[in-house]
Amino acid sequence: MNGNFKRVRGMDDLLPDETPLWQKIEKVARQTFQRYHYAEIRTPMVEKTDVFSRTSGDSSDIVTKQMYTFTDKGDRSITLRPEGTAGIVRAFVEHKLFGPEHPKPVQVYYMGPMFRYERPGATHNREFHQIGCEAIGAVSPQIDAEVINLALDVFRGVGIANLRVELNTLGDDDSRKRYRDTLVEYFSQVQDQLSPDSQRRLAQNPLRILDSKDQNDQKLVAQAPRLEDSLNERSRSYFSSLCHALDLLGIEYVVDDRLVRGLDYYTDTVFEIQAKAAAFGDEYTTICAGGRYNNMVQEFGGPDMGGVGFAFGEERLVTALATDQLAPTLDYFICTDLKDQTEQVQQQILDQALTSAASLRNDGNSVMVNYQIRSLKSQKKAAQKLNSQQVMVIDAASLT
RNA sequence: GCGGUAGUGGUGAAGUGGUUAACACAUCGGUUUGUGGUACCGACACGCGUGGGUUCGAUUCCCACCUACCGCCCCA
Repeated sequence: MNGNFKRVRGMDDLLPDETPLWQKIEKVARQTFQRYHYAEIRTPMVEKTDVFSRTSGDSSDIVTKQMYTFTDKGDRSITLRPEGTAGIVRAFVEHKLFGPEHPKPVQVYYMGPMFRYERPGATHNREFHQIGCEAIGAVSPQIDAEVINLALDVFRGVGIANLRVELNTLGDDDSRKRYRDTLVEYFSQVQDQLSPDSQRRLAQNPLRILDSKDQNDQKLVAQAPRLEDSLNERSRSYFSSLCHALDLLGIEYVVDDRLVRGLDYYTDTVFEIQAKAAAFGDEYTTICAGGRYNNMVQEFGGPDMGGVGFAFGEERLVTALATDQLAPTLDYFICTDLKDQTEQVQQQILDQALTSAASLRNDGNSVMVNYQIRSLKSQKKAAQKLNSQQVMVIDAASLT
């Protein structure tokens, strides 16, 4: 292949031997969502750029450098969706699903491609696939707990073991603002000791200094004021109710007060679900992230309603599960013995195979026929490779 | 976006500044064999990521670009 037609960078082809696993994951997800009474929603893969830049935060990495943005022929700024929530909340408001005739919360799920312009790698692609859900229109710690449980049910359903829930609260607007201020105050004092990256974060998104990987930063972080101390009474009690609800469900979790997400829209609850798998080097790796967003509906012009949701990356789940392949079954392989036959007889044999296969398929069998001119030996070899249950041979003597 | 490593057939890979680019697997053909199993024989890169440059001559040296992987950034 001369390279000019190669797929664009960061976009993957899913070949036929991988799709069965994807389909399995999607099937389990749909069934699980149904048990929690979530209905599928399908929103466009593109939105006006503002939909994402407003909600994700102007200084977030997604907005500053990862968006696939272009101008269409009508001179509008359009962006390929980098995540699912913003578009769904936009649709929620646009179609007035906040109206009283819709029972709250409105519960929806989605699956499909997302796009972020990043350096591609084993765990990062520019086009990737997420499955997620949102419960919009009600605020309650029990709902948050249920959503976490829902995610866990999906992962358990597809057979992922070694799951870990990491949990934190960002508090409400009031608490978050207070914490941000104290954090800026603290880090400003030691600014010259911070890594260059964190100095940049201090101006843009001080919360993210907390999960810096820089050794020295970590020492400073250890001394930093705790988020917990900035929480007001309401935020504190919301979080403890959530923890209690998770306890009731028997869900184990670890509270990580350094867990802050990259998107600005989260309020109160944020969580990650991690899985440990051989494919991840036997380390816990985040496969799912989510949280509560109580301001976004209003930001789109809707009423004061909160939402909560999560999304997980299908690619990562596939990676975690990629141990055994699910080969589709084949009931019949029909060989055609064409050797030393005249052209005319060959055609008769192939026709016979064609109709025999049609008949077997009508009875519900999965059937494959050899229409190529090649030796019986290699045909039988192929039949074995396809793991065919039955092998038939049609030759000149089979003709009726 | 930054730093590093790499790029030879369907696959895994050896290799050299200069006649036919090893070997293996897979594939195809054939012989063997009462199995779709075994053994053996044969075929299979006009090309060594792309484009330039150096050279009498480059897959092998140099440059750029592309792509993959690792680390950073960030994240699903």
